[in-house]
Amino acid sequence: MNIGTASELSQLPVKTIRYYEEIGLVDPGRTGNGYRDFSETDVERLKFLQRARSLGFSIEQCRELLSLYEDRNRASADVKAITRTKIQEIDRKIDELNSLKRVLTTLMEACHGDDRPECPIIDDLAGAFSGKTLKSGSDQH
Amino acid sequence: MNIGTASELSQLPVKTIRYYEEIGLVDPGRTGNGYRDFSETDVERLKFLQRARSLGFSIEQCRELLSLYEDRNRASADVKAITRTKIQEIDRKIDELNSLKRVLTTLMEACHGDDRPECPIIDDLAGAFSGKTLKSGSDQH
DNA sequence: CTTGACCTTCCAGTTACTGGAGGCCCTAAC
DNA sequence: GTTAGGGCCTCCAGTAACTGGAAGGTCAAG
Repeated sequence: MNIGTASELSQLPVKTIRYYEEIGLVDPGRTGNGYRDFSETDVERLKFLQRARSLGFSIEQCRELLSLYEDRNRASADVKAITRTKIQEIDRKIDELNSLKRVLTTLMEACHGDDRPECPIIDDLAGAFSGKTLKSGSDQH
Repeated sequence: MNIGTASELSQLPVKTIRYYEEIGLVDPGRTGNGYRDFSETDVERLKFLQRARSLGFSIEQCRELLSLYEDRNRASADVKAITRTKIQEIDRKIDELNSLKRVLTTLMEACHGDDRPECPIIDDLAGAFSGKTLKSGSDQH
């Protein structure tokens, strides 16, 4: 089948599929006119990739998962290890974002948010400890 | 002062500072030998950028915040609006990551994680509904 | 005078695509 | 027969925000 059909079936953009071919994640055949020719198996791979990517696995992790997917004898422990790593990554990111949010929320609550120029958010970005700005900084110390 | 000193004071890598100059976020002078020459004001800008970036603001948001920072007459409401947008972005990302984590955790809990080849994680990636793999897919339907 | 640290520019690579130009192929309608 | 339209092809460039490295100039110490 043509790339357009594969795209619909796998829910991956045409461009992305071509990119995946370029980096060796799929290897469709070619027909006489040079068009890519996707088999059912190719489409399965693409669907697998679509799902794995949407679950936040990186391309390299997908490559690894794909080879495990195709290894009839692989241990489920291997897959579980990659997944565990991924969950830890996610946890780390969530923690980071939460602490970011805490800081920003605190700043926002302290900010009156009106027409006045005083702003605790800017003050914090500028160094927090003093109210100096770029323009008044040099004459204040 | 030289870029190395500015780097230490601002806690930004030398490469990053050069990059920030390239994209117009700082504009240090030059000394006779062609070396960049950072003023106190330049370093304040760099510190501001360091802090804002570490709080997750994008370069473009930093540019905006920086101009607000230097506008003595800007309303704190403007800064608050950018911050609010940022917090919303963060919330969205946290939600995404949490739902990702839920899926992966469920899959991991269902996975026995031993030497056997059966693996619910792979099965899910492959389409969940059937236990077929790329290699057995075609002979199973 | 040489060593080594520090500075310079420029080019390439990272991640995972996305957009566009220029051009071939195929089908269907006139 | 030919023309219009889509779909397909490749190649190049750009995204965000740096990071690494090569090749080479500058400066202070020993």
